[in-house]
Amino acid sequence: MNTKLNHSLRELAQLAGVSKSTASRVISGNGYASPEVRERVLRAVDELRYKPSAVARAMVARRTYNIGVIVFRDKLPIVSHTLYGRIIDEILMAAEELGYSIFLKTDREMSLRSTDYMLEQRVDGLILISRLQKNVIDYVKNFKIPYVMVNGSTEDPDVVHLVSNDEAGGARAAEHLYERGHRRLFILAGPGEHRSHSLRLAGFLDRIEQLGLPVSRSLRPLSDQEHGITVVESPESGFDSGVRLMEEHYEAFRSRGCTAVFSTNDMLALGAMKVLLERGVRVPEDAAVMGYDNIELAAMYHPPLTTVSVDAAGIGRDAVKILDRLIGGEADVPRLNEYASEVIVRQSTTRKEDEACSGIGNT
Amino acid sequence: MNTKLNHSLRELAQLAGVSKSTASRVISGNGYASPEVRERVLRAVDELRYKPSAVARAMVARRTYNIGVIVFRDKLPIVSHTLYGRIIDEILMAAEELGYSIFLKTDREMSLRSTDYMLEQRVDGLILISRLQKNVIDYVKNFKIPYVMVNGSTEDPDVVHLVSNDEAGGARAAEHLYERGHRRLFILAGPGEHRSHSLRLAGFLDRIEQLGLPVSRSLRPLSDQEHGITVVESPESGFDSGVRLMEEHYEAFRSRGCTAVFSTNDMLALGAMKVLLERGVRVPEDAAVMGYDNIELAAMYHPPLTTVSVDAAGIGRDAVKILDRLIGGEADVPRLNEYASEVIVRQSTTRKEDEACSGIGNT
DNA sequence: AAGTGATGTGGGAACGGTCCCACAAGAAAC
DNA sequence: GTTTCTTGTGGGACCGTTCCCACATCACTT
Repeated sequence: MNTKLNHSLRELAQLAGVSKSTASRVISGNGYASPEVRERVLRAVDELRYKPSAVARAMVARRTYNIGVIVFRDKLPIVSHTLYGRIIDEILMAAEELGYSIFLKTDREMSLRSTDYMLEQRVDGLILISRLQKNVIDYVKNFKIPYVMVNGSTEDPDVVHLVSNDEAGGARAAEHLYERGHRRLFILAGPGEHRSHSLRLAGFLDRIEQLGLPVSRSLRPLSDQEHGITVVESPESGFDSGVRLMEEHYEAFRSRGCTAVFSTNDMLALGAMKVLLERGVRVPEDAAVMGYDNIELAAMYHPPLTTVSVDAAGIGRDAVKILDRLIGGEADVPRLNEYASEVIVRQSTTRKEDEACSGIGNT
Repeated sequence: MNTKLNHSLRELAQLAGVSKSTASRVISGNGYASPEVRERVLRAVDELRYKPSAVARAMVARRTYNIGVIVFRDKLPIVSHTLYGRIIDEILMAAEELGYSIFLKTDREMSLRSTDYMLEQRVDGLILISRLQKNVIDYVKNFKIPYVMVNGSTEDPDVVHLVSNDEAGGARAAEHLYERGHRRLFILAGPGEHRSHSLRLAGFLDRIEQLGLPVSRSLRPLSDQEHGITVVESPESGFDSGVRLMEEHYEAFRSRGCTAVFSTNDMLALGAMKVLLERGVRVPEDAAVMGYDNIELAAMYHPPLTTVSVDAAGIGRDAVKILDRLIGGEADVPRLNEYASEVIVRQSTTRKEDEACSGIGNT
C-alpha cells in the first residue's frame, strides 16, 4: 500500500488532517483529543503502518528506556555459559516487565570500548557481568550513569553489586560432606582470582577446619588414622581442566585415601567425576563428588551431581529491579546484595545407606 | 570535574572556541580541521568526557547500526539454550566486527510485540531465531526492513533463512549406526512440528530404508531374523522427555531386541541414555546411543555421546553477514543457506572392536 | 451584549548531531 | 590592483518527536 519505509508524525498528521501536536497527543496518549479526531488519527496509523520513532523520542525525552548489558569474559562460551545464560534470560524477562529493552555486548578484551559504546547509545543504565578490570568500574564511575555489577568482585564500597553468597555456600558444602562421613577430602579449586572460586574455597576450608579436619596442600600419603584435606588449584575453570587435574592428581587421590571430591564449580567437578568413572571408581560408592553452580547438566549426569545452587534467577531479576531504582534516582539501595546458596543433594554423594536419613535430592 | 551527565556538541564547541560544525568535523572525522583547532577540540573532549550521542546521530543519519535479535521460544532456557546461546555468541562477535550492536529480545508469547518494539527502535535489520508463527513473518514483510530467519521453517521462497542441513545429517546418522552393524534401531523423535526434528527424522528414515531396514511404528516383538526400526515420537524435546519416553518404552526396546538408540537431539538422547545406564544396560557394549546437535554436554558425558554437529558458529556469523548485505541493499543474496552437519563419533557408539576401523572420535 | 472560563487544536522551540552551502582571507595569476 | 582559486571555518536547515503556550470557539454569567 505504501512503499516508504518509515513515516513521520508529520506525514501521519497530514493524512489525518490534523496538526502534528494533535497527532502526537493521540499516539503518546498524553493530552486530550476529541473522539472524532482520535479516530481519524488511528485510521491513518493503520493505513501508514505508522511506528513512532523511539530514536526521536529518546532524543527529546533524553532517555532511552534501554539498558546495556556487558559480559566481560575472554573466551567462549559467553552468552552460552550455563550460569551467565540463565542470568541473561532473567534479565531479559525482568527488563521486559519494567519496560526496558536490552543492549547486549560481550567484551573479550575487557576493554573500555564496549562501555563507551553503551554510553554513546545513551542507555539508561548498565549491568556489568563477570569479572571486570578495576579500571572499567573507575571509568564508569566518571560518568553519572547508574550501573550494577553482577558476579564480579570489588572492594569499592560504592559499587552496587549482586553476588551469590559463595562463602556460606562453601561452608554448606563442607557440612554436607562431613555429615556424610567423609574425613579425607580432595578439593579441586578454580582460579583464585575469581571472586566466586576463592570465596567458595575459603568458606569450605574455614568450615572444615571448624569441624576439626586439618587442611594441607602437601600430597604426602596419610596414615590410617589421619584425617586430611588436599587442595589442588586450577588456573582454568572448565570441564577439561577438571579432567586434566584429576588425571594428574589421581595417584595422590588414591594414596591419600580420599573418599570425596569437592570442586568450586560443576564443570570442574564433572571433569573430575568423569575421570574417576573412567578408571572404575564408583560414584558415590567409592568416592563422592560434589560441585557448585547447579548447572542444568548436573542433574542430567549419571550419576546426578550433588551441588550447590546459585540463585541465577534472583540475581538476574534483581539486577534489573535494582538498576531501575537507581535510574529512578533512589540513592539508598543496598550496595551488597547476596543470594543464598543451597545444597542440592543428588546421587553423587548419596550412598545407599545414606538414603534413609536424607534421600530428598532431586534428580 | 564536571557534574553534568552528558554534554552536547554545542557545549563542546563553546569550550573549544569553535563552531559546532567544526567540532563535528573533528569528532566524526569527515571534513577538514586545522591541526591547532583539532587539538583544541580534542582537549575539550577530554575535559568534558564528551561522548557523541548515537541517538542524535541515528536521527539524522536515519539509521542506527543496531540489529534486533528476537528469540521466539515459549519456555526457558532461551538464551541459555545450548544451541541458541552458541548462535547468539557468534552473532555478537560478528556484529561487533561489522560495526553493529545487538538489541536482544526474547518473545515467549510468539507475539508481534517484540517485532513492533524493534521497528520502533529503528534497528537496521532483524534476526529472527527459532520457530516463529507465520504471521510474524508476514508482519515483518509489510515493513521494508531487512531480516533473516535462523533455524525456523518456512515455505515462503522470499525469506532469507539459515538452517543446518538436518536431512543430510539425519542420513549421516543412519549410515553411522548401520556401519556399526546395528539392524534393530530405536528412534526417539522430537516434536514433529519443529523443522529440525522432522527433517532429521525424515533424513534418517529415508536413508535407513535405502539401506534395507523396514520401518514400523508398531511395537510388536521382532523374530530373531528380522530387522526393524521402532519410532517413538515425543511432544517435547528436553532431557526429561527423553527420560520419560525411554522409561515408558523400555520394555518394547528390550523385547524388540534393539541395539541402538537415535534421538533427534542430544537432550533426548542423553535422557534416554541415562535411563539405560540406570537399568544396567552398558553403553555402548549392550546398546549404542546417538544424538544430534553436539551440545557441550555431549562430549562431557560418561560415556561421551556420539552426535551430529550443527555449525552454530557458521550460522550465527553468517546471519549477521548476510543481514549486513541486505542492509547494504544487495538483492541477490541466497534465500536458503544450509550448513553442513557432521557426525561426531564418540564412545557411546564405539565398542572396543569398532575402534580399530575408525576410532577417531574426539572426547 | 460584553466578559469570563473551559475546552480542543495548532505553532514552534528544543533535543544533539550532520552536512550543505556561504563566506572570509590569503595566494596565485593576469 | 583586480580577479580567481583555494582553504579553513561558521551558519543554519533538518532528522521526528514532545510539550509549552497561544489561540479560537463556544457556553454561560451578569
